[in-house]
Amino acid sequence: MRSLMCGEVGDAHVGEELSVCGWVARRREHGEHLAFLDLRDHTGIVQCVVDGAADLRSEWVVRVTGTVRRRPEGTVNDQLATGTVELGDCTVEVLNTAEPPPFPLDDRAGEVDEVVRLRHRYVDLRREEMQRNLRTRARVLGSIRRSMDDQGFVEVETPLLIASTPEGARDFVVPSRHRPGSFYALPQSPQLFKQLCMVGGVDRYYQVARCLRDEDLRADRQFEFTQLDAEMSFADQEDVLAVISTAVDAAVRSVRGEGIGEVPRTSWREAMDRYGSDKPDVRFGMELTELTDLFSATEFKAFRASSIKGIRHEGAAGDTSRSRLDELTETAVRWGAKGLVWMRVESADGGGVQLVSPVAKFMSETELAGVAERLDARVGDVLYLVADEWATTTHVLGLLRLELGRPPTDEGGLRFLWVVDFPLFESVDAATGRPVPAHHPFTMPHPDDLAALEGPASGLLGVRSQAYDLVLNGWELGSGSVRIHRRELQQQVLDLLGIGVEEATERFGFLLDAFRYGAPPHAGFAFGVDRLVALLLGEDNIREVIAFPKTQSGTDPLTGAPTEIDPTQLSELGLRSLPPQG
RNA sequence: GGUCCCGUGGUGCAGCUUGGAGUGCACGCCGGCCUGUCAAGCCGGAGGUCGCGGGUUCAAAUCCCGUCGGGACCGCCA
Repeated sequence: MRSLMCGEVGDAHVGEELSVCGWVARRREHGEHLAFLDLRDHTGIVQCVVDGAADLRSEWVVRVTGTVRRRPEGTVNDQLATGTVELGDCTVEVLNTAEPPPFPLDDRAGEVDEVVRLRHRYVDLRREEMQRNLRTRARVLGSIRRSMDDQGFVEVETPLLIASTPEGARDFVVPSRHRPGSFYALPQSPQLFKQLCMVGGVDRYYQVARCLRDEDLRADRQFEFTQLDAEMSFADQEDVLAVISTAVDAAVRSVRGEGIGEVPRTSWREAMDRYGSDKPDVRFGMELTELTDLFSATEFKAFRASSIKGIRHEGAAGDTSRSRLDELTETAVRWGAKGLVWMRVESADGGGVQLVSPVAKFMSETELAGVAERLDARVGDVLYLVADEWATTTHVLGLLRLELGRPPTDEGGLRFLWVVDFPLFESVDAATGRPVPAHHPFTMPHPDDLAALEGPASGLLGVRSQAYDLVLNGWELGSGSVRIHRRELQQQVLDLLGIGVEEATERFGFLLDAFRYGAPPHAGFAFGVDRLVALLLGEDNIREVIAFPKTQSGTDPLTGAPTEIDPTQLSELGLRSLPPQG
């Protein structure tokens, strides 16, 4: 039907008669004698010259046959890849007519209401940007698969209909027709199955896995997303980090032409201390500065806190109005802080700097001088200080740092970071006194901290795990851990978590059973492909790299999902709808 | 569960603060003219439940309340 793609027509084809197919991107008619037709397919646009009148409209599907010729002097279009040539003496065959598109398909489409784009996604996908995104995604997936294959991993598919395990995210659930009242869950990840693969001697497993979590959506979160999921036997943390680095390097290389180099590492504790986040965006500074010791004997009651830190917003005083500062203070309180101390840095009478703040009068000269020195305060800066418990101080200042300083998604390059030595337990449940796992209950504790597991509960929060995250520009790309493979240690951790034998048996007894039959030491990882592709493309929203995504409220404007289902379908499943709760 | 922002012909916006006739701009669409354009140009035209409901008012796109849809974020996401 066609001899060449639109974007491929070039000087090499001058003189050849050929046919191209595509959509009418634009037409410029000059009366009954001449018309220019821009024909588009996914490779690009080529100009076709039609002598005589032709009734052609936007987005009609046509086949054009003509002779490639150089454009007359002065009419070359250097904005167009095919701009030195055109297809002349064209005959046009209309393969299909089309209604006018519901929104412009050129680069103005970026400003169109996203719901309109999603409702007509089949048209939206025709756009150059969406074609680029889809094809880049495919290239990334291909290079990841090749890399994993090359590293001796075998792709194994695991079930989509699995048993629900109550911990972790909320499950999507599928009712069973054969056993009314019983449900399958859709996997949040293939976690347990890949560990079973290790017991099964697969040695090195991977899967490009769809994962489903029924949690609230965000710019970087959809209900369903794609992960590279991997697990390897007889391997430790270093082995996993090397394998994943290699796969990510291959993916980045396939898009950017250059790899990721050596990925720097930081401990979880250091990440929290310096950036107030376990997924720090290290494209910019504004690090959290430790100030606690400066206020050890302070008269300022609000600063008698266990953790005081500050950040410096360089040169921001001129752009930061009082109302903006009040707004930031309110925001900080909403984030959990008791308050936010701000200080403008002005020049002092006798030279040097002076910190101007409503609370400056409660602080001693020494304290103010200490703050200015620690934060390297310069005239024109604004300083922000939070005093609270360590977790709150770091959390609030970490969010404030992002709010004030974070560069746009497509700036600052790709800054990968391994965050290692996560704590084994995230907190202690106030009601039960039990520790809450930070990762999942199969995570191997750090070998140096095993003794603390036996010690008093107060020491548990200090226990590190062999869990690690890969972070890119402040997005958590993925995480993994060395797994516990011995029953005794697993039992010990489950005991600490307050998961009794009975409950453990009920929830994941099959895994514990499997571990009786010769589980090798193993470790694994998973990272989000949607997020990686989005960041590689400079998109700040993963919907842009998903062909048919859902809105923030979980609906699909194209298909109308989710929809009600037929009552007979319900009864077949043994289900009945409750009236909406009011 | 919460905070904030948005909703006006097919698309993008202005109008809203300070209520006075569906007013305006750009694109698109339809028709006409036009033989080298390229987001073609020129002329003419059509196209509206100002998201929806209620309230205030002589009068509501505009003010108030509610609601729906969308977005960003906090919580949540082992």
